[in-house]
Amino acid sequence: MDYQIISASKDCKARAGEIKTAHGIIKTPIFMPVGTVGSVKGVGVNYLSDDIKAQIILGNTYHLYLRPGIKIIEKAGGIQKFNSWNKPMLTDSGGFQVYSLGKIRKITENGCTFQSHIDGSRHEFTPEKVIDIQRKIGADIIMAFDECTPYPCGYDYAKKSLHITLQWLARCFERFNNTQPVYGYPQSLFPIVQGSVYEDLRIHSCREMIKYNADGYAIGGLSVGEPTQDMYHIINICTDILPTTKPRYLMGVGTPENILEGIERGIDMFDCVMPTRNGRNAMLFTWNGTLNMRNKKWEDDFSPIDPTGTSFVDTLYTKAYLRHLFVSKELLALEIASVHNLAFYLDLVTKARQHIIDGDYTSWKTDVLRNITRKL
RNA sequence: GGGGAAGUCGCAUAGCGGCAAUUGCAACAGACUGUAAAUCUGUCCUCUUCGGAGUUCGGUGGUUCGAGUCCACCCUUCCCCA
Repeated sequence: MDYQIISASKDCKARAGEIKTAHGIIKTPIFMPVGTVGSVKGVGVNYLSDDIKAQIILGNTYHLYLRPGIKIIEKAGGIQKFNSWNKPMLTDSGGFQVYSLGKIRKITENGCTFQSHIDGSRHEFTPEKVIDIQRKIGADIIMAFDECTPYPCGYDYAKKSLHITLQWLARCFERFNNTQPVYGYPQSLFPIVQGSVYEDLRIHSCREMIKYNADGYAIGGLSVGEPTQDMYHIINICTDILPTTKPRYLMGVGTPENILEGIERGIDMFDCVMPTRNGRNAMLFTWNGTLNMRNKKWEDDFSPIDPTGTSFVDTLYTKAYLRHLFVSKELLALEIASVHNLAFYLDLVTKARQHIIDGDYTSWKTDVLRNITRKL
């Protein structure tokens, strides 16, 4: 994997770049739609590539391991053969499930045991196993196994958890460096910075991670409920230390506002369930603000869903019709909203990139934020 | 004409002497950040300074400290037999 900076802002840490992977080039900053089980919920790969213009999507190690199971993915010839998305992919390690499945998992010295949320069966994830699985899934970018700490998180726990994450990281790289890709194209392993909201832990975490000279670095454990300003502060601390020559990935973030603020602080890659999940729950993101499509006020509004949107759904369908679909619980509503939101997110980062190149990112961002944070 | 059943907050339901009254749907609003989420939460008779206050269970009377619940009559539906 290769990363090149095309253009860097003079008045902030934003940069426009290109990541070259075996499955294609990713222009950064980028938003990566989340496709947990190998599918971006409600959105076909044709829409993803042609309409939304997604460049890379996510998969999840834990979910794919449970279902369909790694054997099936291996038999298919890797995840991109399996899901017919023959563009770059990234798999998360299951570290987020250590957090989100907190009630049905247990962290051990060796790794983490989970009780399957599907059938209750017990499974153990170790750093080695997570690397082996991600080798077999075959994403271009794979993630280190970490613990995403909750918020609030006491200092002592955050420190202890970071210690475990760092130990796991060493084991991940050990395994990664001693194994080969299964499908003939290279994979990159990204470490994940942890340390909750504590400056010294984050600094320590970054310094330990850069020793591995990874192809890219992720910042995890944010947007889990901490005040937004704390998140921005921690991002700043991390991007001051992480090498500028490598892509930085802010995991699980976020709102359009979070993304623009993240870009300003030197983040290149984002992923978040928000555009798809909130879309399925009738919330639309637009350049003029957010709207709840279930609200009665759209009942007889026959204007386009989003006249400024880039997706075909934006001008093809009206607000009144989309509201009708949501109220009627029609599946098409979920598809339209997901496609629209993802197209907006990709449009957002595409425009951000252009303004970084044009050299007016911060002023553009300030203007944009005034509008997109409104509630319509 | 004879016999039977039933009327509860938009609809459907629960209720069997202590009830502003169950549940579901509908309606209306809100939440959602590396997806256990096409999910979840709240409101849903009226007014409210959110402490409460005022009117309710087809109608009118009655029994009772107290009635959606018991009694009488009336009104209205539905079913069965002619």
